[in-house]
Amino acid sequence: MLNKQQIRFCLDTMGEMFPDAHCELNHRNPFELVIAVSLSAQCTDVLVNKVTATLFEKYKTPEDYLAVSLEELQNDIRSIGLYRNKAKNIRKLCQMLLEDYGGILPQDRDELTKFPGVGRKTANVVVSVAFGIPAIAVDTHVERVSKRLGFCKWKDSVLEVEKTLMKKVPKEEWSATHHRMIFFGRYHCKAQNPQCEICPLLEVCREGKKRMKGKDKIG
DNA sequence: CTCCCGATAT
DNA sequence: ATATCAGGAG
Repeated sequence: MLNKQQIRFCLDTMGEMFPDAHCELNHRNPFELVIAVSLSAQCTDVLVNKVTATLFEKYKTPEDYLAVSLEELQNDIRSIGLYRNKAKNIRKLCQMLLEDYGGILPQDRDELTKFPGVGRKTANVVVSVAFGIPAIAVDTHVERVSKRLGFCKWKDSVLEVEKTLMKKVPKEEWSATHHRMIFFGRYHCKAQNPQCEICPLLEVCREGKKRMKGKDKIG
């Protein structure tokens, strides 16, 4: 497990590697963001943006999503995958938004998780990106990076990873940290082919050093 | 834990 | 062919 100063070094370095880390899901308002993030489950941002480019022209309000059949909405998001659950969730979300929230998306993490298809991670993204509330959304990249570097234990749950990060990182840096770790995981510390050979964090990375040792025999 | 699921990279 | 992708619900 890395100490607080080692974690600080890692996060600062990630910031230098990806100074423009940001939310890569295209959206124009909080409503579009919560739709985009719920669509992004087990799917790449690139593909979500490809779909929402046309989706957000066709559907601009909660009423618009409720005006078509479930099959039509399924068809409009089919290429995303998991489209049956996602279409059903979006309809229910729109219905709840109109009936229980006056069409206004609540700016509270725990309130947002009451919507179907919106779990803790999605809610954290929405409050952080749309409303500027400090939060650390732990997605597949943040979890992988945290565990490889040794920010937390290998067996920690995503909630435990989030708690650890919140404890080790100042609150005003939560959102920036979250995006830095996503970019670091997505473009450098990748799931399949991590760039350990050119990684500036190799000296503190337990998993990276382990991987490098295994390659000594080859080359 | 399993299921949902198409697109893309490896 | 298989792994992975800004997960969530039952």
